[in-house]
Amino acid sequence: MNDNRFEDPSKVRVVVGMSGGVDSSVTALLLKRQGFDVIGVFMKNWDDTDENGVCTAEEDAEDVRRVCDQIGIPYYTVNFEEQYYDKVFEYFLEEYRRGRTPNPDVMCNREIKFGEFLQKALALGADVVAMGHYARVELRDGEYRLLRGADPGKDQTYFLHQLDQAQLSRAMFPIGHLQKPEVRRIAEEAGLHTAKKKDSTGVCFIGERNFKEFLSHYLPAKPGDMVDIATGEVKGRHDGLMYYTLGQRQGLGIGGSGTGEPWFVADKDLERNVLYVVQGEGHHSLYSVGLTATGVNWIGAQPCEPFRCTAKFRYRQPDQGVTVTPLGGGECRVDFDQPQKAVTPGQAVVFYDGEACLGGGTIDKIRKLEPSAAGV
RNA sequence: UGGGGAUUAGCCAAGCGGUAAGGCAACGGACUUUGACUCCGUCACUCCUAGGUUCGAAUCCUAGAUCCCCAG
Repeated sequence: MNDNRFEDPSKVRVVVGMSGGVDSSVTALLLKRQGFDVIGVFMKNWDDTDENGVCTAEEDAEDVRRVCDQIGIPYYTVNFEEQYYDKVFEYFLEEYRRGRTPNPDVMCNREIKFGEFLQKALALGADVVAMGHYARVELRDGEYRLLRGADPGKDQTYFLHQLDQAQLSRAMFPIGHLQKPEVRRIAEEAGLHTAKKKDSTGVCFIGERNFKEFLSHYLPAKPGDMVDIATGEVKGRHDGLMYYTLGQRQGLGIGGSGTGEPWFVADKDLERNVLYVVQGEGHHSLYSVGLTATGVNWIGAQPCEPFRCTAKFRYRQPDQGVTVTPLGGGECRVDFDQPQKAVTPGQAVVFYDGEACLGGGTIDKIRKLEPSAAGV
């Protein structure tokens, strides 16, 4: 690994956040092999006993126990359910109440994994915490840099862009320089119990859910009209604005009319409780040319002048060329080189310079593409 | 209550005597540490109903039902 921060691993106590998956299992394994003083810790942050009485956290905790036994490291369980609810889930719900689409995992990393969890680990005598994220930390000229994971298909810096210097100085991502297949191979060769476990998806700690059904337990649904933004014609009814996100296609239930092309969510009007939809993936109302971000975090030096870089508006999106203009107060303006589809308020905009993640913020306002420039 | 046109899956819609295209929606899966997008797969033993002609009909004929248009 390329982490040159520690001269004598045996004197460094690392707490590994273990989820019960392959990535964190291999993370612990690699650290142990490198001679670090490793402790595995499983976080339980959500009571996930679902409708069927199935609790995957129980199984995950069991997997962590088995892996730690295999590797030969002690393991513990910590519970941040309350903190997770207060700092991540409340934010998550509030964003939906505002008609926006939050990214809970970005908040989870900042507030829980590298917040509560990190503090707890340090309090217990740890020097650093390690996670199974596909990302890299590099110390250069006295400044910590967050670099993309070496596997371009798995890079998770998008979710880590809110971390600051203090957090990065205490963070290790031991599998960040590996490709996913290599991680699996290492796990298999070591005979780790989690070697072939399927990757988990869905909101961190909450897991895969029927999203609509899940949200309905927490937020009141207010049905309303679904209107064609191009013609003003009412095309149907929506079940509640929070159930839809910009650019969404599935679940609209509109079919057969017009050109025969699919329909997408183009906009939301919270005041009038109207969901605007449009037909055809190329319609200009689905595109935007710029945005304003709030809560912007710069991992390195804070820029004062406009500059060019690349950005992502969603996870696993190819980088897009942009011009960033700092506005002060943690805000910035972003202008896109090319119109972008379905950039959504509440989601994160994350900036990159080559391999380095520069930071990012929350998309607050978007500037729509003008109709005259249609046909993209 | 005279004439003309229509009636194919939830919605649009091909088909014009040879044994039901396609699209949208929906559902399932893949992908994915957010929400989405995307991709793949499934989806009418039956063509408004009842008879008839034919080796064979959604396609032709007859009657009925419903809808639309033009005349009243």
